[in-house]
Amino acid sequence: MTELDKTYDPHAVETDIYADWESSGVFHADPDDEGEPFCIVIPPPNVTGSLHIGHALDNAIQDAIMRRERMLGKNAVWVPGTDHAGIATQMVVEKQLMAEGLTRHDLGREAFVERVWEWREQSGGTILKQLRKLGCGPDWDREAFTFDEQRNAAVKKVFVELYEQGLIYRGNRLINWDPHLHSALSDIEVEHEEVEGELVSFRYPFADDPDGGIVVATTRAETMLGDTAIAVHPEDERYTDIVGREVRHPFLDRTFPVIADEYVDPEFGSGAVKITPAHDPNDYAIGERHDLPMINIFTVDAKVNEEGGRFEGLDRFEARTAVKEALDDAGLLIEVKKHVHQVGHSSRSKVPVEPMLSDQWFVSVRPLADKAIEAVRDGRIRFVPERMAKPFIEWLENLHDWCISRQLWWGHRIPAWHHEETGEIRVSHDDIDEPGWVQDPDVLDTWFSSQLWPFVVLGWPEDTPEMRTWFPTSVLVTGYDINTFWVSRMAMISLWFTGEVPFHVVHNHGMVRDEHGKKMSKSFGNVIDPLDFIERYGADALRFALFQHCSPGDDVPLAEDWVEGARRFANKLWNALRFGLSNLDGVTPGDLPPADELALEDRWILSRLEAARAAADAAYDGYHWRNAATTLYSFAWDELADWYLEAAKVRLYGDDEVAKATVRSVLARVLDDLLRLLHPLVPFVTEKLWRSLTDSPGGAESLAAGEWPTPVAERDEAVEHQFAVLQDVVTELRRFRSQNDVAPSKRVDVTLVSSEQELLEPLAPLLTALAGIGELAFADSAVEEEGVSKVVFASGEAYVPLAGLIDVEAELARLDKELDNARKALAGSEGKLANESFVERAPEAVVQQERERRDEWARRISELEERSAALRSLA
RNA sequence: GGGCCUAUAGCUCAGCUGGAAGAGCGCCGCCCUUACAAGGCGGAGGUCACAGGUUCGAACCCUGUUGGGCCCACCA
Repeated sequence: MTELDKTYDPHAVETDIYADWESSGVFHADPDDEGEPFCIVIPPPNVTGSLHIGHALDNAIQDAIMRRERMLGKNAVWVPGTDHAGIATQMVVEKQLMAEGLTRHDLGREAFVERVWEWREQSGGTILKQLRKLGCGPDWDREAFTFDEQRNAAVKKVFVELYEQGLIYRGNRLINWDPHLHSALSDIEVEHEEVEGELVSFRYPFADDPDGGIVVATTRAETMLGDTAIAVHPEDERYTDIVGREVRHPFLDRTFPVIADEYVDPEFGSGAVKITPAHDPNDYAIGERHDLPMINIFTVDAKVNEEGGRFEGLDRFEARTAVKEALDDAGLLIEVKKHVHQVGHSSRSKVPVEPMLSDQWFVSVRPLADKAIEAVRDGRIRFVPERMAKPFIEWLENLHDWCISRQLWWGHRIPAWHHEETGEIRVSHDDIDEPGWVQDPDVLDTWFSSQLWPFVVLGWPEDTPEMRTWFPTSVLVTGYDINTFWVSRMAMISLWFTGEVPFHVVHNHGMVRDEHGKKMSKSFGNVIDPLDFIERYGADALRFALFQHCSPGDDVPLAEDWVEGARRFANKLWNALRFGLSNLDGVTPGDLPPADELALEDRWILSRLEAARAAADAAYDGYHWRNAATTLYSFAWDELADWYLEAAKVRLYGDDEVAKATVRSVLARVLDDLLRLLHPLVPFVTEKLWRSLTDSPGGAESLAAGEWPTPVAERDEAVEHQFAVLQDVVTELRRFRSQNDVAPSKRVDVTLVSSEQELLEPLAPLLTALAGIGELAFADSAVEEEGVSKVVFASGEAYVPLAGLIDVEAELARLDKELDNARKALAGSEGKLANESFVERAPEAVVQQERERRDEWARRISELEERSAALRSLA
């Protein structure tokens, strides 16, 4: 038997335990292993990133699921890997260059990409090492990268085939332009933020009547440089005569028509809208309907280009001011007023996005999205919690075509070649090395490659044993925030290419926030660094604190105090096992003794164990981490440690060898099962303790490779009720002691009168030990004597003689003093209430409070007097 | 503008299909009792947001109001 220190020290065990797991191969699985297949693929973190608290939660959950599934005997694999994270990684390296006073253009494309690879070599894999600190055990032999050779080939294949199927096309369409990154973005990379802007009204003069004209309003005055029409509602009577007339652009040499379109809201502003088809999604739609010219007025920096006449060269915000001034000078400006509206910002660079016409690559999403919708509707993909399915489906229903090309350098190069002269396009899996053909410079949206993740990590497009065994995967664990970015795309592309859902279950968790539900942010100073917490409290403590507050779909608040509390729990377990080990006398977990040898407390703890086991199983099955954690916490602490271990001491410290053997087997069994049940949540401490517990010939080597507990006994309601009676008596007697300041070391003589006498009598040794009883007697009726206190409990009463228990003189003195104070307070309160001016002038609430205070003191005084009288009768 | 979630102790939250208000932390008191003082025992503290309704009975179901939070969206 291993000697355990008095306190659990995570540092002393975590590293060694993890090394054992890894070298034992418990994390590794092969397709032809025994057991029902079970598979999770990790949401690949950014290869150059480091572990933040959100990763910790996401991966702790996956690890817990994996550990339990392995213990259940499944052939379970967890595939790890990392993402090249296109924009994010490129931005990091560009920032490094900036510090050297360089831009990526100074290096050139090839050298820049080389530089990113260097950075990847240097920092890559850090995050996976950090996952080990957390106790996570994916199958390290299967590590994948979204940008490795095998994954590249799959990406090309998917692109080429979608192109051949007509589902990828190149088009000149309105896209979201990031003027900082100089790249297109997809719709979901745009975040809408409310900003206080302005609504500028001005007049467009008629071409044939410069003094007349039509008033329009805009939040972006500079876009008037790209206006090619004015639109009004067709049924707006104010404008029926004007539709069809031409207006003249005040600063540019062109005229354009007033058109009628249903889109216009006659109630808003003047009821007339300026139309800028190249820089606004609505206007673009109108432009298409009316075949309007689409004039792009910006450069890639969002500066006014040559279409802007004298405003050329100004950036969009300078141009906004300049245009307003010019309108004012021309006498066309009507008014400028404040206006709160939503403005799209790049989720990457945070600058306002510029809608622009641009040649880009798009995925036609409709046919793919329909398959994904169907799969969620018919339950082939199930969300936990279910409520996540509805917004998911609605999002897919309204999905627009996906712009997948990015004007970046770090990522999968688009496998398309343009002919320099003819402009012809060829898409090909193999490089085209012919004169006149150059490869498209763009790379793919990072989600284009990560959408393939669940099957490319299993070897797709090859027909591998891994694909046949583990695909579709079992469950995807991820925050709800990337359901649209990633989960939706995996569902679509997997159904399209493999004909299967990528995973049967999507388990969404929430975001980790601070203890008040606030988002963690550096500027707010409430960021929790998981590695720092692991260092200070241990990995189990961090994991357990997260699990204690985690339920499907809900955000997870986390506070340092709670991690400290979880650490104490680990320590409590540690000490419970220490107690067990020092009393088991070599007994290891095995079969239970015959039922007739079991004491009430044995049957009680076994029944409670079964309750906890069933509840934990249900919680685990439903990914209800909080329930699993609190159920097991409460079983371990409130029932096992506080009651059973205390009760067990009676027999363990006695000299009945049969009874000792019985309690030892029960204790070993309960501790063993508890450690198993807790192992998915707190793997290190349970592994360490379990090895000590089973440290005997024939004992298994690792809890991680152990079996999941099955029922050892049935729930027994009668036994639980009987034990509850005992607990009730003990608790009442303890309360009596506490209220009378009877020292724990002092034995009290007790006479019980109870309807449950038959039950309680055989429990006398237990009662005596747990409640600190000296002489225990039973009586049929109330014991009415002087100086005897009555204690009431559910099934009866107890009578406790006070003589000898309490230092009567000292207690009386104390009571007198307290009485004195109370009487003074009561007098003060009564005096106040007798004061008419107080009662009349003070607010009613204050007077009421004073009355309550008076009544409270009166109650207290009568209590003290009663008690004082009882004591005096003793003296 | 649409949708979702939420309102229970000082804080963070449990309360499953309606059947006598719970936990952890914090607070107060007593104890170093031989697993654990990082502990034990006891205690205080809630008109379950508000207003109606259904019911023998409502924290829970229905309606409305108000307060928080989140997501989606092309109203100039």
